[in-house]
Amino acid sequence: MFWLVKTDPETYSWDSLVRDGKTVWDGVRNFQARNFIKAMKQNDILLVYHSQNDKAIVGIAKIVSEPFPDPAANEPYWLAVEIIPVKKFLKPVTLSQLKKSGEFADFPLVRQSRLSVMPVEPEYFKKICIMGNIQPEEFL
DNA sequence: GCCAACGTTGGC
DNA sequence: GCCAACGTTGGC
Repeated sequence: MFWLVKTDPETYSWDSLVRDGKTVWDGVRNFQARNFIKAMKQNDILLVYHSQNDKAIVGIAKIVSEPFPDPAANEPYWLAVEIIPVKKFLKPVTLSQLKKSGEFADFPLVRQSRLSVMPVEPEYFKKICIMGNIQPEEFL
């Protein structure tokens, strides 16, 4: 499956992920987003989106663990996964590009701007890769 | 900096 | 259980 996760690059960016090599994607405190994490599986593919100043999809990452209780949470029901960087978009795919193309009208990133974890339809994943000059085949 | 969209909290 | 008040996120 394909997913998209958001991060404010001022807090934790794609470059931070590359520097760390691997990270625990934690801190999600929204039930809808939590439920998506719950459905994640090892080896699922992630698009990493920079909110705020960038507003662009900047890279592809991979989930390397099953979901587990978020170690940073006070409550037991919040979940996290471990992820590793896979490929950087040489040309980030911006939110405005997605909106302008008109083909992403029901993509949660466009429709529900505050959701921080969301599933990505394979067709959308392909289109986004192509817009970012990346061959999608190796991830399908 | 503003505001829309949500989520949460607390009074009733 | 409803809703007003408030806080947060994120796009513009």
